[in-house]
Amino acid sequence: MQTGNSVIIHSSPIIQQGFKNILLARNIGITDVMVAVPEDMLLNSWKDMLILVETQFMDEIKEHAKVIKKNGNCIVGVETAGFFNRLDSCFDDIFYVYDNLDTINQKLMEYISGVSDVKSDNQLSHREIEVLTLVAQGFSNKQIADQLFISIHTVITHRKNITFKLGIKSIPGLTLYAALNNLVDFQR
Amino acid sequence: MQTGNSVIIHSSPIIQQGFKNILLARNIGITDVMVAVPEDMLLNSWKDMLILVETQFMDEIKEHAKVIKKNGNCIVGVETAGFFNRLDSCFDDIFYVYDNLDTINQKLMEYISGVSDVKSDNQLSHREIEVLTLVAQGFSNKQIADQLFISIHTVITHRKNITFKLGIKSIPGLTLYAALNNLVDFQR
DNA sequence: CGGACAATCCCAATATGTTGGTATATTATC
DNA sequence: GATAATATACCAACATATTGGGATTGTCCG
Repeated sequence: MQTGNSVIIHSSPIIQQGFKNILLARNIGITDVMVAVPEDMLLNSWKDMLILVETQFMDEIKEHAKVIKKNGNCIVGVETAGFFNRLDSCFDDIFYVYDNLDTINQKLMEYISGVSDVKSDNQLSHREIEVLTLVAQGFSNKQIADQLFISIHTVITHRKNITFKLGIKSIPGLTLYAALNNLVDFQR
Repeated sequence: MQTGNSVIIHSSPIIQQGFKNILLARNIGITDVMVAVPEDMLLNSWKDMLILVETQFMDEIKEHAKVIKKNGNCIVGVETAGFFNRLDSCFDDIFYVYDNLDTINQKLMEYISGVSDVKSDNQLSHREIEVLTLVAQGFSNKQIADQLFISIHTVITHRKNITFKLGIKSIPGLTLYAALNNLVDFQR
């Protein structure tokens, strides 16, 4: 599995995607939000990551928490119901799904002040993500060039780099990658 | 496919953003996901919209539900806890935050089949589904022809019919359609 | 029987994407 | 201050997709 700088382990796709949007929208150095399952946490050697874990999985990760934290990771619980007790848990903090935006921002600020510079590995650049997003929406290279105010040659170059970095050559493959990683941004 | 907008009325920003990502990432004609409060529902004259409402707000909108639905809107409840009873509610459907992706996709397909202008009896033939599946997997027309032991012309003809029947012209659009209908693997 | 449809095949013109180069300016990073 | 990464731009050749026609078989069904 690729290394990014944030992981969400949660059984609800809606909450997965919600955190993804919220984390990526803030300029706190998080460029990638992976979705994972509890088992991934035990097998992978993540470093300096923000790991969001549904509180119900606490028992499964409890005994490994120390090792995981030694690798510079920050483990934050995600609680839906609201009556989870943080004190006897292994979490550095708790996000409640019903937290308002101010609370979420404050907690995220605490996270970035506590973690050393996070570096993304072989990830796509911002511009490449933009191009991939538009490719996955079915726009032609010409249309993408017009939307980004760059020449079609630049779009083609970006696409070359994207296919090289991801190892995905086909448009359907890129589309599914974009859908799965929610790189698709329709907000404009 | 019809164009449509969507509104989410929910007190959790995480769930707001989660639905935003999930709705926009699918090619089901939703191009905008607004965030609103219950009062907006009573004041606005929305039409042909997918309105997602946190179930706790049901009482506030109950008496207006009939008028809202007359305007072509579809009101869907969003439930976090999981023990909301749909039968005596004003909702057309319920999204549970812990629904898995298959369930979400299925419910969304029901929504678009209810309001879209694509006729449900305009079904794809068996051969067309085979071709669509291979297209969504990234095979070229030539490769598809070889796999199905038919000429490339036949593949092209099938593709013309598919795009005509579905009203989806782009390969990414067809890919997401195939993913939504479980013709290709959408899981990690 | 005749109509609708599915599945098959063909052609030509045009549009679009891919590949393999090269190249420069700017900005991070060491 | 050097190096790496990013974003930008261009070209030519080739591959593939799209579009807009036309056509033949067989099957199912009223």
